Amino acid sequence: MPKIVDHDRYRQEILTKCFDLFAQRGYGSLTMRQIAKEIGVSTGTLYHYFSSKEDLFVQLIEEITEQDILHATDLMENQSLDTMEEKILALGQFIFKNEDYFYKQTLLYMNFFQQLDLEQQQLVEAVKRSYKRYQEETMEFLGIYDLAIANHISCFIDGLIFQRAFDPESLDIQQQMDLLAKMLSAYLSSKHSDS
Amino acid sequence: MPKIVDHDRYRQEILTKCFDLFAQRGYGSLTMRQIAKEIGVSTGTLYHYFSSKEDLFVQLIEEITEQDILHATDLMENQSLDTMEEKILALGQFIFKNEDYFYKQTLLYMNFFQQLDLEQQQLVEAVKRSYKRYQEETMEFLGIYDLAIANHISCFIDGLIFQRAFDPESLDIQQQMDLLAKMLSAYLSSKHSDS
Amino acid sequence: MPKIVDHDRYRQEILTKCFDLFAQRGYGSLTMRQIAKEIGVSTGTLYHYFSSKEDLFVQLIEEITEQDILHATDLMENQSLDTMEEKILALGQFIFKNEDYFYKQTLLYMNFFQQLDLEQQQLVEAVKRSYKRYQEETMEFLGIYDLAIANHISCFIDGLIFQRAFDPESLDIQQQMDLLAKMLSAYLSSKHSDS
Amino acid sequence: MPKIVDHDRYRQEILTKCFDLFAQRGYGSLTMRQIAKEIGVSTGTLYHYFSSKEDLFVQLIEEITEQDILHATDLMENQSLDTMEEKILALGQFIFKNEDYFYKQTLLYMNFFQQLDLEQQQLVEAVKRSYKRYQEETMEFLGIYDLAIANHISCFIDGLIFQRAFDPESLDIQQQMDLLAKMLSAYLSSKHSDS
DNA sequence: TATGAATGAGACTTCATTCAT
DNA sequence: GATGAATGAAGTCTCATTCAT
Repeated sequence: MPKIVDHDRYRQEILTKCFDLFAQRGYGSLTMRQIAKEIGVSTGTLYHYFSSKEDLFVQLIEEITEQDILHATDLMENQSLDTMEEKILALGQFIFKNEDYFYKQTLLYMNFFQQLDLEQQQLVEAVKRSYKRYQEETMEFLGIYDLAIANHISCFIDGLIFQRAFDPESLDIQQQMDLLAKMLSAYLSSKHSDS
Repeated sequence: MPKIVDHDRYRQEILTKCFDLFAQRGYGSLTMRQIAKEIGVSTGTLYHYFSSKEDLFVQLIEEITEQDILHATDLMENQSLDTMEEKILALGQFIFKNEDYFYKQTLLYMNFFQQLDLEQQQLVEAVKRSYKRYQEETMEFLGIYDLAIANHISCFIDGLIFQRAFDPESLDIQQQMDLLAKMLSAYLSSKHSDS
Repeated sequence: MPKIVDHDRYRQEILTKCFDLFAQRGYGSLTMRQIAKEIGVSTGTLYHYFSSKEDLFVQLIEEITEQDILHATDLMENQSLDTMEEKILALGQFIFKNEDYFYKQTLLYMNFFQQLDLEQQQLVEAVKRSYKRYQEETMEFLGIYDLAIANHISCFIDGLIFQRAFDPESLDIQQQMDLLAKMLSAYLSSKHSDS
Repeated sequence: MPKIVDHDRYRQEILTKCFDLFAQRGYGSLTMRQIAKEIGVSTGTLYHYFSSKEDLFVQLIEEITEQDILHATDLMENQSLDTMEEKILALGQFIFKNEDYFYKQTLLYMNFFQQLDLEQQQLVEAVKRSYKRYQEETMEFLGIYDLAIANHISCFIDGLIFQRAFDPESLDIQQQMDLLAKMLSAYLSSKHSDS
């Protein structure tokens, strides 16, 4: 009888452990030996589960992309919030809580787009779809259906996460979300009074 | 004085040519041979001007950081614009024109922050200062002196640039800047009428 | 007695299946995994029957060497042929029929002699004995007892098999054996008339 | 100014030094590190001159093939021999002198034909042409133009070389060539008296 | 017995870097 | 200054082999 191992489960475990490593060092600078050492397996084992370093990275991106869709649906739904301002603040809190994850994810995605040779057009599409889906979920949560405004908010949130690279302490996410809420409210009500 | 001028000029030329390469492949994945080949010199020459790959990269970051300060001052000043909305649109156009450069710069900075081993604390500070300076210039140009709002706008702009990675065509920079202008106006006037 | 029979039978079965593989890829280029896959067992099973790759190879050589002696006796005896020429033609047909086997055997032997590290002096002797035995059987079959002529014929036959590597179609074995028969006859009768 | 090196000359030197190594250990069992160590260079240098282990091997085969054509023409011509028997004995001496080279070459060629993956169809053709050329030269030297007989002699010579693997001492090349000469003479004169 | 997951030494190959020219 | 041949450490990946099941 063979050694009993839940192949797929272990594969995912390895991927989970790789997430931080790739985010911290970057695809090109992270070596398979480093990965093996950090997650406590042999390089042979790594290659038992993944056919190459690229494959490992691509599967990691796939995993993230898939999980993100769950994230978006799960984490925002079970809240009873009335006004849009409250909702935006809640969104801010969500981002704040997952700031580290979002930042690392951002790094991984940039790495992914940087590697031209990967030529994973299919996965590129999946990532984009995931991004779009995220945006939609956010908009639905906020009750905003104007595409330009949706894009605006997305951009802002991406920028928020991205700034962590430069100076994690210089920015108060909560305050910024509060500001966004007020700007949006002012804009929407001004727009309303136009008509 | 020795003929440092030529040496230094050539050094800068090499750095300029490296900019795209590092942005496209990433620090870890780009090799000295690739650089040499693309630039059209020998690896020996590369090492004549830079003591190591890391040094080359660090000098590139320094160069960018320094030039950025010039960019910010140069490109936005010589315009006579009255309203804040006009100014924001002008800013949008500036970003739009330099979109590719900003995107690559963003990639380089992310790469830089990813490489822990570099331990270039001094340069990290310089980069941060440059970023702050950029922000200040922008705010002065727009005539906005509220730090929270300044940060808000910065975030949004970073997000704008960053989104290019995911889908260059999905976003209309001009439209987004127009929206920002309106939101800001609405917010500021609403705030004003409060008092 | 324990059930050694089955174990041994299976061992031989594996060896038989390995024959082609080693001949086609060569000792150094053939991997245990490839063997396992082609044979349809696990690598574990391979190691259950053979202590190492070298052991497997050595046992294969042993097997071949042993079987060859049988071959030689079996296949040539049950024929009632009168003249030497007829016999040589029959020998030609025998070679022709087993051409593929002989060629692969040749490859394996060369591989075996190439691997100095094996240090299987005992087996080397066995192989040589087998070769000698082969030669003797052939000579007896042909009714030739002059050692130089025996060697001559052996050489020629080896060359015949060996040439398959270069160009399987360029050589007509039957024709060549016919020629050998005639040359031998002419030589022997001329020698006879000398005395 | 670059380090002055005759690239092609050095490449050939390396190939020459590799000849024995590949013959002794076989393609699959010989490692690049072993090669580097034995010929006294670094692995890096090896890869400076050859793009891969396969490339190195293939170039070695090419080299041998090319040189062989020279061998054949050079080494047999400058002799004034009258009878065919004398010529055959001279051929025997030539083989005897170069026995070691011929044997190693044989091993290399067998290795080459064993590696299916190499898929060097073009080179396979070159090797075959070289072999044919060899045969032709020999026949011209001997003054024999009957194809069957030519093939016969080639086979015999190949067998002669090949037997070295089994037992270098059991065979007297000179004696064998003497025998061949006599058999041929007897055959040819008997054939002549037929008509 | 039989399996195949796990191992880590070592294979092939590439890299940043040096240095003779 | 400029070159690119040379280096050997280190990268990716494979291998024979082991061992829990």
